[in-house]
Amino acid sequence: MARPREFDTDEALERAMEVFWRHGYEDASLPDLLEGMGLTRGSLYKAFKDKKSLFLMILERYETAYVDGGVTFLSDKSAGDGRTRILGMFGGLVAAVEAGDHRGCLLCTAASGSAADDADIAAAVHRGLAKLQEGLVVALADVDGIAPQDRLRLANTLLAQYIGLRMLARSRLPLGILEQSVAGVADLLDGAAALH
Amino acid sequence: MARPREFDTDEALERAMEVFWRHGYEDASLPDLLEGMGLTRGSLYKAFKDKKSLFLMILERYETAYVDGGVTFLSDKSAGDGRTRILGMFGGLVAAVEAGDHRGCLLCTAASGSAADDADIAAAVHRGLAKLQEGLVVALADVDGIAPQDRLRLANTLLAQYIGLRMLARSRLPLGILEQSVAGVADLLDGAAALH
DNA sequence: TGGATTAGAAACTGATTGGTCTAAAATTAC
DNA sequence: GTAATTTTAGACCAATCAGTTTCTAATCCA
Repeated sequence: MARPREFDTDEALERAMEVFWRHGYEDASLPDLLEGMGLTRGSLYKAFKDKKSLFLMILERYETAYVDGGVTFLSDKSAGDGRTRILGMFGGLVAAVEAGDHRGCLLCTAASGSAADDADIAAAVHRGLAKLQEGLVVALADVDGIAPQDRLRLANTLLAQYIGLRMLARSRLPLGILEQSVAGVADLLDGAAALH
Repeated sequence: MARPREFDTDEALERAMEVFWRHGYEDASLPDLLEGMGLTRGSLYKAFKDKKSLFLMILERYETAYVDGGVTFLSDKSAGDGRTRILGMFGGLVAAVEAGDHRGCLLCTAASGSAADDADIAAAVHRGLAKLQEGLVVALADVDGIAPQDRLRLANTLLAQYIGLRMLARSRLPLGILEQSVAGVADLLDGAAALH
């Protein structure tokens, strides 16, 4: 029939995710992607249609690999109580930065750029962040002293905190915020529990 | 001697700020700026050197008008105690969004884009956010029940919260976070106070 | 009025953008 | 071997980017 594809689609997507993660949607140029993925223009357009379609695939991939992974961790009772899990999530975020990872959050970066003006991209980003929000609610249900009606509000506060921190991680601004962020989140959780 | 400038420099800068505020640094094209400022290429380059120099002036202007204004409010004892002032700041942010202002924070947007890779821009952004951080510390000094050694950590948490919320304001994602954010910040402050 | 200087409009540069297309070589199934 | 399809590489496209230059017309001071 035909000559088979020489490159592995899955691996190409993985590499494309890395490029988009580092540069964001608009700042990732075609040459950036081609070099990162190790293929030529023709191959990319045949296999993935165009840049936006590729990015939507990447968003889906990121969601599956990282968002769902995070939500699973937040919901995993064997990883400790809700407080431990939430602090673990923020701790992991800080650890990544301290290990030199300044990519931040692919979803947050997409949400902050003009890519968010695109309805399809915005929908995908929204889906991912809503998942995270729900994961936080689940974890909060497993924190002592948090009233059920307070969970959503607290989850929202934590999600805003998460977004702010991941933007700071990307910016490399030496504000010393990330270093203290886990303690700050602990303040929030313990304080909310202490209020009742 | 010579023909005088027809446009008002200050007004042109004000309009340029509006353009950069809405689009961010890289996404504000020269045509965008020229149209928004109401002048031609030649005039812009003669009066403001180039795009980056113009943006640096705008950052300074934003800092003076908005950051310093915010810090003044946070420090103003006649505006109530520290808790009231901090909640007022976050409340103002939510009110702006509900009034249709989705520009977010010029500094935060600059920090999140690739403009942050430029050392001069990064320095200006850092200066502004550090001011805000310090303003929060001052306000926290005027909140009952907050220990002095906890102020910086709390200020950092609040600043991350601020950044996250302003990015969300820009994204227009219907996550329902902004609406509850003032209550979330109150949780944080009251909880921290309740812990001692 | 005349020389100096500026504004304004538009043409233009060179680089880069995302995207298309062609052509030759390679690999497969039949 | 032939037909089908994919690979590579590169030329090519129109649009856009920031930035420069050129020319004319306006305005100022002396």
